[in-house]
Amino acid sequence: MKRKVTLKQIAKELDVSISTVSKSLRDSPEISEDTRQKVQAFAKLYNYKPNNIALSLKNKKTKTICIIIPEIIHHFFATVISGVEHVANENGYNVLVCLSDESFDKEVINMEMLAGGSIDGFIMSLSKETQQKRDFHHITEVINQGMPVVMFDRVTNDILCDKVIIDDNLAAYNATRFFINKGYKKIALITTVDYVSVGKLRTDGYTKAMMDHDLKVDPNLILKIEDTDNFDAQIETLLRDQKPEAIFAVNEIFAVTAIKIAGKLGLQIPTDISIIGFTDGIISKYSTPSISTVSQNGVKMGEKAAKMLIERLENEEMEIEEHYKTEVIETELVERESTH
Amino acid sequence: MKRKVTLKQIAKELDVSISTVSKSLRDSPEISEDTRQKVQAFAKLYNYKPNNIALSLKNKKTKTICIIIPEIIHHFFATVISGVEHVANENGYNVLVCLSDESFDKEVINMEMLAGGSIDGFIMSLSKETQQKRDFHHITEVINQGMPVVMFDRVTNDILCDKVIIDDNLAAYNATRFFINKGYKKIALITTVDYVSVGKLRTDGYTKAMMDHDLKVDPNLILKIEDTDNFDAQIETLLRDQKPEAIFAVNEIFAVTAIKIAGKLGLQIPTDISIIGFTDGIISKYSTPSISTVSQNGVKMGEKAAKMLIERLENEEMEIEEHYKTEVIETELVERESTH
DNA sequence: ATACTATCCGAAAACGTTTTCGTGTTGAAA
DNA sequence: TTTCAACACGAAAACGTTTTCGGATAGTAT
Repeated sequence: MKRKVTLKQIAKELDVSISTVSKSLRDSPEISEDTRQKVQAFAKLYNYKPNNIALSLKNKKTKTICIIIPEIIHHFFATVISGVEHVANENGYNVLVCLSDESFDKEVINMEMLAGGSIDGFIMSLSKETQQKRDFHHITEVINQGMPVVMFDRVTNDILCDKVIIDDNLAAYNATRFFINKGYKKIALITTVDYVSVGKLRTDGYTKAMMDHDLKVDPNLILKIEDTDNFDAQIETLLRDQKPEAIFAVNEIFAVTAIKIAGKLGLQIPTDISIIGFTDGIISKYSTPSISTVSQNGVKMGEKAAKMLIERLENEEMEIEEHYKTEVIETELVERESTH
Repeated sequence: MKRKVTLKQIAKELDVSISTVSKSLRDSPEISEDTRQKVQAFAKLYNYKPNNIALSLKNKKTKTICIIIPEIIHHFFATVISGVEHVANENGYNVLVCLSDESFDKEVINMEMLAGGSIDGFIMSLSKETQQKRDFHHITEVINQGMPVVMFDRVTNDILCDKVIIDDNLAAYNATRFFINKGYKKIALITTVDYVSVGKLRTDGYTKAMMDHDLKVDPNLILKIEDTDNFDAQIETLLRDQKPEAIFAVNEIFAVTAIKIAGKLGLQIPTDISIIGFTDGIISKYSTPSISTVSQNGVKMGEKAAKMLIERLENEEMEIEEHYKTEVIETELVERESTH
């Protein structure tokens, strides 16, 4: 087992200075053909690789970006990581993944830890708890230190920085209007509590679509789910008591659960009831029946976020501090078997 | 925007030496109560945080581990990351995620890049291409440099290192026997090509179970899928021509696709045909009907792998080089609606 | 012989820490 | 008054690089 070899060791072996070794390896014209060959051969033999940490320290750049997400097991977030990773790799960056587990504290700890020079910038989506507390001091602090941050999906207006989002409001509006155009009047909404930013926006879009088409917004048709672990009973009650003609669910899990329960109640899909979900995940695609859904291209979001971050990193000081952009990724209603 | 403050700057402001500042912040008894307070107050005011890179260089430890996986959008791998992340965080480590995209080259590039001091150790699952080529030089090289590697799930006997696996063979054996005990004779297998190690092992388990119970292994009932993007037609042919009573699929996607096609052919599940999948993912759970499956606890695998790696890192040289362990994570047959 | 230029190489600083060792000051003991 | 210990702090090395600058040698032109 040969330990890692350094410039110093090579220099000593070959009886030249460290500078000479370094220059030889970088093909500097200062060095004679002779020594250059000698050094390079030796380096190759001992499999020399420059120490990235030393380089980072010298260059004040780590070539590493960090993505902080609430949960990795959500397919959407996994696709975002995938997009980030590809763009990052293409540009010579590595990706550090941190999970907040929807916890404010973990988010803070992660950021403070990494802000200590370990990485060049952040890409993040807020945890539920952070959105609820509306405490963003850890993020402003990082930004004030001159470290760029790009937020995606779950963002906040309280922070000035680059952002990548979809137009949640419009997407929900369009999905709702799709039902309205089919002639449905009793359109139910299964959504999250309001402090989850995207849930709120989607709820607003639904409400606006109903009002714009002179349909009354019936609170009995709107189910706001708090506990994401145990909500089957609530959905069942909604379906049985209200008998909606259509359901718009703000995520995949709600949608697929609604389908299961509809089946249990003996309802035919989409004959008796139509369903549209949100987030084009793997469940919607493979569900039986497959679920029509507002597709939210996670890969594209990740790619865009990474591009924005890297651009800011490479152009550094030259940019004026402000000039923050918010990119909106297009959504699309993917029609499958749960609607007609 | 205040840039990051360093020991040197604090020292200059307070007109003391760098050493004094460093010692004050670490509560060294060498420093008088007076200056200690002064320095600490100043440091707090300017929000001083030690530079992790400098520390890494000094300590020759980065407190970062890297996990290399073929694809992040596979739910199983996402759960593994989740497990790794938790254990790593508990022990003060960060997690770098690299995707090989099932490509040998990307795997090599990632490893060589990171081996240059950026991280302390690897956790990895081999890409398909690497398994096919059986070229592991990049891994041996890293190990020879003294950097610990823990392999999980897709492993190889050609490399000596710590490993975390499930008993794929036994799990497949048990699943097949489950069918046999129900009295089925025509049990089909939907699997991958043989160079994917886990696919091979599961195929072997199926074969052994059949033979042990005096059932003939009919090649017509075994479908080996190469192209994972386009296999619906093959499954349909299998179902229609062979009319199996039960199907064992080596992953979720194969299982759920079989279910869809069975439905299309008018077969009732599990009355006309029973199905068992592999990998306890989100699809199996939410599919209609939900799919019985061999559960492969990704979180547990990730946690175990991280623990093994960190243990090796902390105990370092003191350990003898060999003494590599292979941990087997238990699997379990989760019965759902696709069997009875 | 002198001056100048190329050519080749080494010393040292810098990045931000921690830590060892040395040193100056003070007070008390001899 | 001398000696010694305790105390408080600073200098410098070390981690592994890159890069600037200066210096030595040799060769060429005057």
